This record gives sequence, C-alpha cells and structure tokens, in this order.
Amino acid sequence: MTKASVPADSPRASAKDPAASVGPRVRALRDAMGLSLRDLALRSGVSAPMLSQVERGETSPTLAVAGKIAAGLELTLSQLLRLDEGQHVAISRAAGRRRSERGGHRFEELTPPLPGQRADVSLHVLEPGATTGGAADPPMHEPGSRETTVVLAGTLALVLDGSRHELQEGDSVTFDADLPHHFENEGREATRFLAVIAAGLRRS
Amino acid sequence: MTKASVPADSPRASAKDPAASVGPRVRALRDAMGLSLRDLALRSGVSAPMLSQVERGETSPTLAVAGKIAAGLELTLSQLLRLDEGQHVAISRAAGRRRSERGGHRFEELTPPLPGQRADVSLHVLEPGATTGGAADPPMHEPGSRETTVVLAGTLALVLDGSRHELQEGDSVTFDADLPHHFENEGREATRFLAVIAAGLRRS
DNA sequence: TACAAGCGTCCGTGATAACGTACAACCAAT
DNA sequence: ATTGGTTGTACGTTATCACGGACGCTTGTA
Repeated sequence: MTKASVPADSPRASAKDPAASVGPRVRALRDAMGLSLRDLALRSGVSAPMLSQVERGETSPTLAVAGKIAAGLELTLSQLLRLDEGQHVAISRAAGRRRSERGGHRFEELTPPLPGQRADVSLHVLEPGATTGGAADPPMHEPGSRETTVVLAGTLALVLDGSRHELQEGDSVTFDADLPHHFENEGREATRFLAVIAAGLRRS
Repeated sequence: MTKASVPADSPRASAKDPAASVGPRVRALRDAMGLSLRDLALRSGVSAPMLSQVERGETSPTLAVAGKIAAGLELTLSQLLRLDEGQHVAISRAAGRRRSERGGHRFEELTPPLPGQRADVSLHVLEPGATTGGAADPPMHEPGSRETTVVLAGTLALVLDGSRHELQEGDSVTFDADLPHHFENEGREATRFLAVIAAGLRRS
C-alpha cells in the first residue's frame, strides 16, 4: 500500500524537524514488517489512531510514546531517528594513509574521519605477546558506541570489563565499546584483526 | 554540581523509557558546555522551565522540542538518545557459519544478526568479471543505513546510483547504502573485500 | 548591609498529545 | 449481494505538555 523504499519525492524534507521526518520512516518500517496499525498498536502500547497521526506527521509524539513505537518496531529510539545528514561518497586511498605503531601493535585507519561518519574501520596487527592500549591509554570509546572485531589471521584474546574471551581465526565479537577493554595476542604468530567502531557520538 | 558522566546507577533503568533517561544526559551535556538553563533556552528555543522539567524527568518532551534541545546542544536527536540498549558480548565463531554463493560472488556474514545490532560485517569474494547482486536482487539496504567497504585484495569498482568509482587494494569507500548500488570486479584475479553496514535497522 | 545579577524551580493558563469509540473503504468467503 | 473481518482515518474527551511570569536562592560588588 505504501512505497516500501525510501521516498524520492522531497529531497531534503527532513533533516531539521525530527517529528515530521519520523512519520514516513515509521510507516516504511511498519509495512516492511507486514504489520497493521493495530498490530503495531498492540506490540507498542500506543493506540492505532495515534500511530496513524504520527505516521502522517500530524502530531509530534512524546519521547515516551516515540520510545514505545521504536520498541514495537524492535528498534531503539535512537535508531528510529537516525535519518542521515546529507549523502556523499568518501574514498580513502590506501596510499598515504596514516599508520601508527606502539610496542608490537601497529594499526591503520581505513576510513576517513568524516563528519557524520557512523562506522570507523581500522586494521590492526598485534605481535606475539603484545597487547593493545597498554596501561596509560584510554581503551574505551564514546558512550553508546559499539565495536565489532573480526580476526583475520592468528588468535586473539579480548579482555572486556574483567572477563576474557578467546577468539580464533575468522571469529568475530561484538561488544559495547564504552567499557574498558583491550586485546592480547598469546599466540606464536602475529595476529591481524579488523576493528569496526559503530555509531560513536560526535560533535562539532 | 551534577555527575558529568553517564549515570551507572541502575543497569537497565533506561532501555524502556527514553524520556526518563534523557534528563540526566541533557543536564550533563549542558553544564559540560557551561550553559545555564536560560542560555540553552535561548539557543534551543525551548523555555527554561521546560528544560528544567525535562532534565529532572518530570515530563516527557515532544519529539519537536526534544529535537530543538538536541540542536541547542549541537547534536542530532538520535545522538542525544544514544545511551541505551543494554550491554552484551556476542561472539560469532568461524566454524559453522553460513556461506552463500551466487555466480562468482561468495560472501559470508561475520557478525550474528542480533537485535539491536548496529554494524553488520560481511566478507565477500568476487571472481574476475563477476558482479554482486546481479539484476533481480534488491541491491540496497534499509533507509538511513550507511555502508563502508574495504578492499582487502585485488581491485573493485563500485557503481553507485549511476556514477562509478574505482578502488585499489587497501582503499575504502563509504556511502549511503539506501541508494541502489553494486560492485564489479574487472581485474584478473579474485577480489576480496569487506562490507560494513552501519546503522542498519535489523533484518528479517 | 544592601543591591543587583545570576541561578534553578514553582505557578497558572492555553495549546495539544493521546486515548477510546465510531466510521467509510476494501477484500475474502459465503 | 451480503456477510464478517480487515484496513486506515475522523471525532470528542481527558491528560499533560509547554509557555510566560513570579518566587526563593546563592553569588559578587558597591
């Protein structure tokens, strides 16, 4: 009944007013899940007429009900409101990229630190016996950010907030990056792994 | 006067009610910027008493005013609300992971499709002359999501909404994933690349 | 001491968000 | 045609959000 994809009608209708822009998004997500207004009303605890008004942008819901709606869509409110700030393509060339090294730990940022960037990808090489961060470093990221690590070669141990997780080659781990953490290589060969920091909070 | 950091009091106090959790956060951010209630009121266009009530969790602001408050703090509303979604660690083992193949294009999901997942990492291998997606596939993702691709080996061409971008080994590219796009390998050897879908809203 | 200027919060009023109910339009199965 | 069950939306009432104005409070300064 509704266009399930991103509406191409108004190019920059959103951006400024969150209330107006959530509507189409809620509707898109709802019928992407195959839910009726009453279905979502049941799941979210928000009345169906209210949902209708919100979807059409006729009202600006309270954070409370917006949160309920997001929950009904199995999303965080933050996720529901995440409609982008401008489209662009950014290419980061391998040549002339900044490399860092500190005591058996080399790494390289693969993505440019663009404003509005949501995922920061970096490639790490950890020599046998070495650990990331060391002691004095702040080994955690912005509150709310999440890190996904993929082991490309070798073995890796993640120490996260006390507990320890052993990773084999090819394994991946996802965790909240605002907790103190670091990696260790207890193997015999150098370990290569990829780190993805997603959804970090940003200012400026 | 106020704890400047995110309150660690109750483990899952937030998650459900966004309204209650934004309050302390707004206050923390505000006096981190050294602003008074009236300062922020002036910057945001929201009355000072209202700001006070919101900060103390005595009311659940409308998305409209919440957006104004976020703007006054030089944040997007999504960023302002990004302090929830419980903590967990999810490990995806290399063994027993689902692989897919379709005409010269093999790929593998490296991260488990968890609810609330923010970054989806997948490893792709593209044979010479092959393209991803092909013709009938829906080659775009949820509205608002963003994709970062890192070329691990070989060369890769990204066709995004008409325009074409050539990538060398080690290059990375970031773009809005809700635009139609696909990849091509015009080189002589197989290309290995990594795709990170960030801020994707849940699948299936 | 007194004054002024700043702070955060309480008050009363108009605007509106959110609810439950009821309605017209649509489709499948009688 | 006529049901029964959907769908999404219009109506009227209640709850509450959001405002301007006033209050008590702590500062620095005359």
